[in-house]
Amino acid sequence: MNKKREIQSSVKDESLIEKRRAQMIRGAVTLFKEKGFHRTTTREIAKASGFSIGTLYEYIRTKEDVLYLVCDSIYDEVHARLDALDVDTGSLDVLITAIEHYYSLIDDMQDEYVVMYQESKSLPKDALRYVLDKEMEMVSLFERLLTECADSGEIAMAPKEIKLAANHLFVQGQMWAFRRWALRDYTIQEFIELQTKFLLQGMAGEKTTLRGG
Amino acid sequence: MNKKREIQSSVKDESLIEKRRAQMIRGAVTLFKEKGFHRTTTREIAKASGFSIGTLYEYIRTKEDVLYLVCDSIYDEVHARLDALDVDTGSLDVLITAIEHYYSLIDDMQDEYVVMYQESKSLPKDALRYVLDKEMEMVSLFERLLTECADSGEIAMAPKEIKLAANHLFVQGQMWAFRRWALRDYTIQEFIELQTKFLLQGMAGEKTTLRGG
Amino acid sequence: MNKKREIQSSVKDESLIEKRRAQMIRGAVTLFKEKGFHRTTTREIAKASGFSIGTLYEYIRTKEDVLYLVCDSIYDEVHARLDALDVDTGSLDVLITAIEHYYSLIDDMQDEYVVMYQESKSLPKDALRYVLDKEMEMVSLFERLLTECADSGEIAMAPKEIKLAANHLFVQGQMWAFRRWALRDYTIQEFIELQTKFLLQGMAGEKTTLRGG
Amino acid sequence: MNKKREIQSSVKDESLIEKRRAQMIRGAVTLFKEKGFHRTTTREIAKASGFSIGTLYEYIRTKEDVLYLVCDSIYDEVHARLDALDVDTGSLDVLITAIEHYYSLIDDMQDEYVVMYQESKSLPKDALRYVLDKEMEMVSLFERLLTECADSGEIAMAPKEIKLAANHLFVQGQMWAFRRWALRDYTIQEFIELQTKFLLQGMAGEKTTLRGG
DNA sequence: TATGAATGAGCGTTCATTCAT
DNA sequence: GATGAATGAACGCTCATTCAT
Repeated sequence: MNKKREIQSSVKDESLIEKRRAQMIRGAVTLFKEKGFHRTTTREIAKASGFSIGTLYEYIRTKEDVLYLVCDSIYDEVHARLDALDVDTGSLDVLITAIEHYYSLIDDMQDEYVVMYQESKSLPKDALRYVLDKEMEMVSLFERLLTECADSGEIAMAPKEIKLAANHLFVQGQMWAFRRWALRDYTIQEFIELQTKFLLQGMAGEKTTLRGG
Repeated sequence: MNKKREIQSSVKDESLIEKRRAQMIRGAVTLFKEKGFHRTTTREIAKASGFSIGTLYEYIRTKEDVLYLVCDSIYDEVHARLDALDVDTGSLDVLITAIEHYYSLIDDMQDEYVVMYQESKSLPKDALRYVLDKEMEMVSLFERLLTECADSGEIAMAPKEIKLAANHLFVQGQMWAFRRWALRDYTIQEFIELQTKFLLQGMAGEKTTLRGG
Repeated sequence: MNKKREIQSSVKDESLIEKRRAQMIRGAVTLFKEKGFHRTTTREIAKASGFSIGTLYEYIRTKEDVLYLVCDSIYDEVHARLDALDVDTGSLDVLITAIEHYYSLIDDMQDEYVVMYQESKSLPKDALRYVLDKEMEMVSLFERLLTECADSGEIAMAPKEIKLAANHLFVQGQMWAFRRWALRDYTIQEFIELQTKFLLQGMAGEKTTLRGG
Repeated sequence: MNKKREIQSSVKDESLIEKRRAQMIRGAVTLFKEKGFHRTTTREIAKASGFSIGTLYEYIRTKEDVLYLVCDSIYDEVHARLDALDVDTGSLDVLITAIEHYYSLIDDMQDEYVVMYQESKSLPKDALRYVLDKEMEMVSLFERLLTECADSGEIAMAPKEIKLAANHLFVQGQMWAFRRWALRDYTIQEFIELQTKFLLQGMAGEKTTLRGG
């Protein structure tokens, strides 16, 4: 797995770094959400963070570092909340719970989530790779749970269906964050229920062999 | 429905405008795909279009106009191809065909599609609304087809399920354009088949009243 | 010999480039002389050149390019004026004339000369090498003339003395430019005469073998 | 003579001031040599000196103070070594010894010497004057020795020749420090011998009256 | 109609200096 | 006395846009 990138800071006090970066992330997310990464200036980020432009640059080296920090902090949160789940042995129940937790999490962090996926393309190459890796981890988790359900006979899906379904689940999460305006009639609970229902019904059929198998 | 926005041009000859703008769109899509809207300069667009920066500004007023032109031309193409379908009376067959056409179309215009959804947030307010309207039209088409199937009893779905499913179909299209790297094992044919299968199976159950209603 | 470095310009009209760069050089020399390269801002250079900061950057890529242009133009001038001399066959007369021309030239271009040698250390690596090469050419010219005089018996100097004397002549030129304030009692004519006299008398002795030869 | 400038310090303990400034000078010379005054940051100076940026500013008021301290310490050293000479009554022997000592000293302190003459132009006005005064003292010393030799009949030089020769000797010292790369074939001993020889031969002729005297 | 030189507001970033601890 | 986090003026440079030719 890709290692977390160290963002250089000329400040030595680690706990201060953490505190200031938390301020930065909070400020930056709001701005990035509102006007995007490119239209947000470093001065605005500094101001929204509650300190001066000089201080901002004591904690990062480039503007892109801020974006990376935002993306990384989201994944830290995602992992923290998903690790709380006991996900070691996959079963239908576990899968359903995982979906529920995942979509709830996205609901809680909507802004951050949108920023991450809308702006991460502006990350420098290696930072982008790191973020993409994290995304793949997420998809893989769903894939693993589905596979284990299939292995235990709880669901009937071919491997290729599983992979697609895993991507499915992931992308529907993005949908909840990105297209809230189109889904404003739904509560997160309804959304979760319907997604789960679709998935389970979608899996109900016999395994498909593609091309009229 | 939102009216098409007029992009001002200081040139009179309509057919020339059309020709130059076509050049512009072709050049811009490549560049936007490669480096995004913000990292692409107007000079680069002019060069890729085969004329000078001065000429570029004879046919648009702002850089954002180029982006609007790109987005608009994509929708023109989408409509052209979807209108070829006889979609007046919805039925399961029509729905299935519509899905097929829609995903094939996205497959053909992958670059343009990605650009449109990745960069359209940079559009000025009213242009963005226009593009979003077009998107909603697309979703509405699926919604209408599904509703008509439900009305005729071909499928069993509650209105709220239909709406979500329509969004579903739309977003899965984006997935095919955006996440091709994660789906490189699938052909567009496989993708269409599996999506259709999931949808039909997902609809197989009885109508759900949310939250155990 | 090191090739002249091409300074990129986004302007195409060669004669315009030449004209604008001449303006730039004139403006920059004054400023560099007055406050040095580092204390001079690009905005000041633009203003002194008679155009805007944007225009400045149409004709160069970096601030260091300006310095290079200054240095290079000096050498062009030096060569133009020294090539006027018929210097093909060295003789005492030719040597004396060369010295005279060289010091006169420095006298005429005092400001430029000072700037070049005071600031050239701020040039990027390869540009610095180019300028240093030009300097060495100049020293080599003196070395050649002295050697030819020695070969023809007009002067009596060992090779090592010749080399040092060549550097001597070069450095005394710098002295005239740099230490004018200390030499304000002298006219350029006096300076030339005395330098020539010192040199000729200095060469009058027998060839020295170093260390009590 | 110009009085030594007091550099303010908020620290009281004089011996501590001396110690810290010695650290500063040592660190700064290395850095200035390597990258010049302007490209060296105060943070780097502090680090190279072995203390924090805050501490640096306890012993100076501005960055230029550091440069002044460097220049001043060099002259202290120069004077200390030249005062060891008994130079009260000038004679040819004393002159020759003075030259020898002076060039040897430059050879020993090459780095410092280069820094002083390359960067002193960045000194504030009054500090620059002080350093220039020190330089003039040096030239005057040679001038005095030459004059005394002329008075005693040991050499034949007109006053104007003497002044120029004094500058000559001074500038050749700079040459040894600045152009070592061009003189790498010579040892300091050879250099001293040749310079001395040139000078004495140059003085051998009859007194010149300028302009065809 | 087409060109491309000119413009300057505004960006990301640096760094000398201060001052609370 | 020593520290180093905080500050913000100022820098080099870019680029969307204009307009004379």
